[in-house]
Amino acid sequence: MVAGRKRCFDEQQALEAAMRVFWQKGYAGASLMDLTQSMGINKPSMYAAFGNKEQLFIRATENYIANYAAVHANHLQDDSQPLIQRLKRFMHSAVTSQCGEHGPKGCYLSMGLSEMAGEEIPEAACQVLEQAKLLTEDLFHDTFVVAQKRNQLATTANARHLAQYLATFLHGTAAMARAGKTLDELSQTIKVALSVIPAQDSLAEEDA
Amino acid sequence: MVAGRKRCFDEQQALEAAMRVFWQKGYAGASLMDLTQSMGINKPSMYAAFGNKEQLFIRATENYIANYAAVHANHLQDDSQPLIQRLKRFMHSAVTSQCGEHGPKGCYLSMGLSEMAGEEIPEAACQVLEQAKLLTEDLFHDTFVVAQKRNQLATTANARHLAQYLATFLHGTAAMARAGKTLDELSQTIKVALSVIPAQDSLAEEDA
DNA sequence: GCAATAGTATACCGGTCGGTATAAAATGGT
DNA sequence: ACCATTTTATACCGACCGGTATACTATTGC
Repeated sequence: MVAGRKRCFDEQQALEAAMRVFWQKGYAGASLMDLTQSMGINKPSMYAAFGNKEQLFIRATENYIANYAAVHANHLQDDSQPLIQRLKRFMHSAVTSQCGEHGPKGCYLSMGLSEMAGEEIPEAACQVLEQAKLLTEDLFHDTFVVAQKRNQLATTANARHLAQYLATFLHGTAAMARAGKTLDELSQTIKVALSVIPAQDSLAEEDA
Repeated sequence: MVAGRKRCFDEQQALEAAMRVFWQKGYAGASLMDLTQSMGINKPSMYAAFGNKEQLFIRATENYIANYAAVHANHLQDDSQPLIQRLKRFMHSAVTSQCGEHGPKGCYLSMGLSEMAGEEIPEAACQVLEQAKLLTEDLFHDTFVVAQKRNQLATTANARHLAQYLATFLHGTAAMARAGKTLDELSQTIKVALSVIPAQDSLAEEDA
């Protein structure tokens, strides 16, 4: 082992703290003082561990996607459940998170994409956001395409349009949650939103 | 008329310019340099005319509500049209605006409310945003309540839930428009979103 | 013990922030 | 003509921004 003083903080723990600050205040709104204070370290330690604010943001964003956004997808891919049930659970899981169950209110990525449009985020940080932009919509799309193959969704339905619609609605719940709407209120809107899905029992297996 | 040098700029015109800067960059993201440059005046002129950044923001927000947000409501209140047609026109009008037809992409109020949650906006400015928060939802609600009385909407429908749902969806289209989705794409999602409305012809007039 | 290395804490850098003091320029009243 | 008044333009204020140089502390290899 090489010589040197031992680190007094846990990098992953500090990253989580930074992520929460970005989540609540956005990239530009999160100052180095906000960040380092929440992370429990000083500026030089942050710069040594993460490089600079932009790279810290990139790491925080990747951490959000991997440890906060991605978990909702499991509900969609649980093949033992009918389509409508999977959608319900996914939406409820996502909106519960948006309402501040495990972090600040709203959606980290929705915030970041909005800030990106205002050109308040440097180039490299935009790339990771740009990359995440279509994740949810594509996830919906794949789910619907597969569901149609398995006769769980009417073949007359347009998988792309339904996916765009649900992804759009999910940005809406994020905005509403951030603005203070409760989980109960948003659950009602989810119920309405999902009533457009022409789901059907899978009467025939895929040996047609 | 009192003595003094004449003003070299039009106050309303300057306010419009400031509004567009706030619209694109948000309250905190809009610097005095951004604002005064777009307004075509120097800082002292801005301070003399509007007070300070916060009061300029309040005026800009009121201007947005009066001259940009409110116009869409006309479509909802055109009683010569069936409910579903009014909703279609309202949504299309709002989303067209969100896509940047007459200003920056996205919704000024949606941005402001998000920034408010991050506590990046001073108190007095929050009030005007807080006040605007429920405008759209209440407008939907009133429309649905009246429509039910006139047999244009199924009495089994829940006016409050439908209103919350559409208001939420509209925040979603704002986020999507800001992130770059085109009007064509969002028009498809509107079509899906409005398919949940149990509209019906008014078979009987209200002399039941 | 001592040099080498790595992490921490403080103080500082130039730049930009919101806001303002000051003075020049332009108008009206008399 | 001259003063009072209002707007304009410039330069400046303290505070905070992201980022860093420097000095100090702790740890390892020898």
